Amino acid sequence: MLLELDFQSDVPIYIQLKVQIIEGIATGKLKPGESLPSVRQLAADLGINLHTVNKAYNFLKQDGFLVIHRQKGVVVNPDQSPNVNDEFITRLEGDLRPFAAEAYCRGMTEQQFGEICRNLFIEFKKTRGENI
Amino acid sequence: MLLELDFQSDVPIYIQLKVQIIEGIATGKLKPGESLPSVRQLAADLGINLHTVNKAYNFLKQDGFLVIHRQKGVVVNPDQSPNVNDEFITRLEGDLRPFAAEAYCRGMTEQQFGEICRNLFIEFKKTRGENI
DNA sequence: TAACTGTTATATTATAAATATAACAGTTAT
DNA sequence: ATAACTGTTATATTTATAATATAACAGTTA
Repeated sequence: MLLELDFQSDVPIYIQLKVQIIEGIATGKLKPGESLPSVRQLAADLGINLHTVNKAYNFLKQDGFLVIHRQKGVVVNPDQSPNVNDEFITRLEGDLRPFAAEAYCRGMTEQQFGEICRNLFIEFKKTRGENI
Repeated sequence: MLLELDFQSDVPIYIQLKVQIIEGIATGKLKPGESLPSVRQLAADLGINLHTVNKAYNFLKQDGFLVIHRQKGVVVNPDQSPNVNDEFITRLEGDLRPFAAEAYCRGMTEQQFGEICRNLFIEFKKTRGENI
C-alpha cells in the first residue's frame, strides 16, 4: 500500500501515517492478516525515522487495528477491527462537533452536511467492495 | 458566554478558544454584533496570556467569524458568518474522512454514522432557535 | 490626562515532534 | 553458529510549536 506524507502539513507525520493506515483498512487496500513493512523498512522508504513509524504503529496497536505477530511482524488485525463502544462514540461526537458547528455557522444545510458525511462513509464501503 | 479550558487536553488552548467561540455562534449564545471581551480581559479571566487569546481571535477574524469594530473592539460578525465555498467543503471533507474511515473500520453502520452527524448538526439548529 | 482598545516586537520557557545512535531479546534463514 | 532480520527500549539532541513575559505603539474613549 502506498503511503504519502506531506512534510509541509501541520499534521504530525505519525498522525498522517496512522490516518492513512486506518483509511487503508477501511478501503480494503490493507486486508486482515496482511503484513506491514517493518518499522525500519517503512522509515527508510519514506525517508523518516524509525521511531516515527514505531509511534504510529503503537497507537494503532493500542487501538486494536494492528497486532504483533511473531513470524510476520506487524500485521493488520486478522480477527477484526476494534468495536464501536461508548468510549469511541463519545470521542467521535466530541471530535465532530466543531466541524458541525462551523458548517452550520457558514449556512450549510442539514441535507448538505448529512450528504457529505454519508458520502465519505459510502466511499469506503464501495472501495472495500472493489478491493475484496 | 462561558468559556472553559482543559489545561490537561492535548488540544492547544488557542484552538479550544476558537472552537468554543464558533460553537457559541452556532448555538446563538454569541449573537451577530455582540462584543467579546478584550484580549487582556479574557486572558485575565481565564488565567492565560494575552497573546494566546489574540491568536484565537486572529484565526477567527481571518475566517470572517469576528471583525474588529473601532468602538466595540472584537465583535461577532454582524452581517453573517463566512460562506460555504469550495475551499471549505474540500477542507471539511479532508478533515472528516479519517473519522468516517475509523467508524467504518469499527463496524459502524451508515445509519449510525449518519445519525450521529445529523444529530450534532440539528443540536445547533435547535439551540440557536432557543437562543434567538 | 488616564484608561482603555488591538497590534507589533522581542525574548524566554515549556512541551511535543522528529531525529540520531545504540543496544537488547527473540526469530529466521543460510 | 553466524548473520540478518523482527519489535522494543533507552538516551540524547535537534527542531518546531505553544504559551508566557514585558514592553511599546497608535488610536479611542471618558
